Amino acid sequence: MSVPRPKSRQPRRQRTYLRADVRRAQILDVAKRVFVRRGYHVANVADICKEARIGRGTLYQYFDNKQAVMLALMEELATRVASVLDARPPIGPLPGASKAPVEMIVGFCRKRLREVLDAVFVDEATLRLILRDARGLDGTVDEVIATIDRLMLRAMERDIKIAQELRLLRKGNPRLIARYLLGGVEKMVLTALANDEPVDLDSIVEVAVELELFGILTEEVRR
Amino acid sequence: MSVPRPKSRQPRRQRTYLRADVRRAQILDVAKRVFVRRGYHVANVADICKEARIGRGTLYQYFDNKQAVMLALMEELATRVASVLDARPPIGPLPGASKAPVEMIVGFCRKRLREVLDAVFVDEATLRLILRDARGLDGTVDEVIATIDRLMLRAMERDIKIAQELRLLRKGNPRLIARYLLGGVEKMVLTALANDEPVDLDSIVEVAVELELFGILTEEVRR
Amino acid sequence: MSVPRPKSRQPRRQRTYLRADVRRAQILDVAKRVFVRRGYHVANVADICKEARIGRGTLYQYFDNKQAVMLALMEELATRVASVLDARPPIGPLPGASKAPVEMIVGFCRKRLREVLDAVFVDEATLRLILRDARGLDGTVDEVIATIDRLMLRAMERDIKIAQELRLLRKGNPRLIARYLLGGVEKMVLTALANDEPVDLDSIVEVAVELELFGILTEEVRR
Amino acid sequence: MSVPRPKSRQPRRQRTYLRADVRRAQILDVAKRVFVRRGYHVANVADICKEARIGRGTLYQYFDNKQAVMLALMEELATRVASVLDARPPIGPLPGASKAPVEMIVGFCRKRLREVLDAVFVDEATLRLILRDARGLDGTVDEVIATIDRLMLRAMERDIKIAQELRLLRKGNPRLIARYLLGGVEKMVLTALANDEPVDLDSIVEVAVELELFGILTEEVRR
DNA sequence: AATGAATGAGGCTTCATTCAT
DNA sequence: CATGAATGAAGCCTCATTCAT
Repeated sequence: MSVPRPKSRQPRRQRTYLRADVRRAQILDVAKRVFVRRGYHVANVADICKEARIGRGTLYQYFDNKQAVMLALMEELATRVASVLDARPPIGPLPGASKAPVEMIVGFCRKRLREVLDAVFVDEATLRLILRDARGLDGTVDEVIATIDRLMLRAMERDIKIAQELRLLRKGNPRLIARYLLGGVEKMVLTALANDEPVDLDSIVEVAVELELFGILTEEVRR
Repeated sequence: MSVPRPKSRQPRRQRTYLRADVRRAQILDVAKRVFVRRGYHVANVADICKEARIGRGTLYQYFDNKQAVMLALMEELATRVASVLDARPPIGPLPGASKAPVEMIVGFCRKRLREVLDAVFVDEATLRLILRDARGLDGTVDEVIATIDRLMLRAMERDIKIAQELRLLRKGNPRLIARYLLGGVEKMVLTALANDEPVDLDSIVEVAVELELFGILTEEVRR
Repeated sequence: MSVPRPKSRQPRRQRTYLRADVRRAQILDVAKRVFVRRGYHVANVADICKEARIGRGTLYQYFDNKQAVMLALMEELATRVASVLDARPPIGPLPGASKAPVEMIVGFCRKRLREVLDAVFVDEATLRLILRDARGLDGTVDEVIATIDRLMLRAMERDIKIAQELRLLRKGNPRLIARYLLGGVEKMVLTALANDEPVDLDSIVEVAVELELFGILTEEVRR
Repeated sequence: MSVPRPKSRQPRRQRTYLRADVRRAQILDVAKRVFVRRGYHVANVADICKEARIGRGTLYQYFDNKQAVMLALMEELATRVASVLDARPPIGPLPGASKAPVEMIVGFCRKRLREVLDAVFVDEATLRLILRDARGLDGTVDEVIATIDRLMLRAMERDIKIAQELRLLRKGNPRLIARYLLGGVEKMVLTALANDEPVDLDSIVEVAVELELFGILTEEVRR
């Protein structure tokens, strides 16, 4: 009575075999999207597996648990950010003469900021994750994110400090300046996302550098 | 784990009776702290009730469900923000002469920004909630938060636009400027929180206004 | 689409409310039977709850997890065993004259052994649990069982030692003798259980004491 | 947790090829140790395969399922026990004269008991398995174990009955006596194992026979 | 008005087993 | 012969919510 049918005749989606590292990468990719779409807590492992077209057990062959998936995502990012930031040449002895024209400086800052942002904002998904969803997960994940944040802030802080020594920038707490600058950029991105506007990093960087360097006061007033 | 277990006989706390509106307010107050401490998803109703020293059923006499508690929190805030912002006098015909000294302008901006911030940042708890945890809850809560954000951004945007017309501020997209300014401030607050530094709104506003108005370029370079 | 029916019209067994301690006791009682019938590992929490006519969550209001249920069962037993053993008067200065007739000694031993056994063998369920199923669960449970075993063995060992000093019993390692005696009894019980024979503690004790005291050699041979 | 995860790239152990019967024997050997160490239910197939240094599929080429492995283990044992017991000569017409000296009888019993025990207690692993872990697995395994138990008990019962007819042993239910004797021995072994004492079958048999034959009452009391 | 015992849907995770290579 | 990636049923446990007192 009520013997479980030994072979369910449902189409039972065909297994696919992938090399371990490929599968792992695929899962991470899917997980990122799912976490972004639904938020870490609301998304469930089943969602990820369904979208990755794998069984639930498969995910657990590659990650210890749900949190570990998120952690891997964040660590992957942290690694990339760190390496990108490390790769940047130090600001050094000024690109041109000591009397560089303003445009040159602006251009330089723009490039510099863009490099930092590119490291983190690989794609919209990562971005949302970092800026919103990944917060408040217990322990380790939080720390990795904090690490990424610190990496970026430190890189910017260092740049600012050097530029101050070179008398390019005014005096002021470089740490706070870095926070302010990064925050401004992030908010522009986030709001754009929230409003379903396109996220155009180029113009965002443009605005940020312009605002940051010159302020918004009119020339006549400041005199 | 955090659900109270009848195993260890607790002395069965004495009932307390409160007037309906007082009880409701008390629950909201506790809920805010709990949500902040643990994050909306991780915090559970039991936590709130335990900390509020009420039975689980009591909470449900005042709120339909967990989400409704958060929603009430956000709506309370939205209302306050809206009223504070409405109460501010329009920038109008300039407080002083058309040729106001720079200090005056700086002071005015500072006051103006501070008013906006005070509306939202009533306390650290609310602040964390708004800036981090309340994101990504399905539907209604998200909208309320988005509303608050929009309220602030619009208020700032309006100010900026007027100041531009008064030739106090340079040209530039006032919407982006508002986002940038608010983002900068928020990031300074958030980072301070994350680093367990004290959050001193006064000096944060100070830095923000200074940076925003004048930029960070040295005078000699910009010429 | 596919909205979950808000009120399932299945008979939805009527809730019953019990006082916390009563419910806890009831759950333990049911759990004991279920563990016995199916074995700890094979039995699942759902089984217990179904038989106790409670929801699955209810069990977890009284116990941290499945293992804790078993642990409680064992600790309850350990407590009872300890108190029963403690309550027994020490063997003391012999019940009768130094020249007690053999029957008296036999009777005394029988009573003494019976007391020990009664402490543990409250019912067939407990018995099976202790002798067979409760072994090999990680950690704590094992220890409690080992404790019970040790309690009994020590009680018997003490008795034997005293009786040896009183010259009632021959010399010999009292520890080993205790183990041997207890093991013999347990095996008789277990085999009876396994063969679906009735477990008659009276006659089992009878046989055990008789065998243990006199051995099985015929009188003529031993001379 | 104990399932091998492809996360940490292991060097992918070199395949080894074995003849079918050798591989089968090796798996059984490993399985026995693993079952003993962790208990049948807690041990998992992955454990066995890892320790046997084979892939998971390999095990299933030799056994239908996990239970079949345990079953094979038990059947192997049952076969050996049966053959050993069959090989023993019947007690027959007394080894010596009808008036055999006590020492002779003792020695004979000792040898006889030892033979039975040796059949089962091939090694500590088998022993633990038989006495503790193998109980309560559904169906077939239980039966095999019960069979082994019955084999031993019957062999001892037969011996006892014959010895009674030869007037070597006193009257008494030979079935119960066999159970008691075997139980005593088993308990001594088990307790030793539980206490991490060495299991010295020789002295255990010594004690058992001595106790069983002569009892523990002093000579003067029994008169 | 207040309570807290009771509930069960739903989430996470394990692991015996299958199967393409 | 051997492998190990893939699978999903099944188990444990949590927690928002209900409801009799």
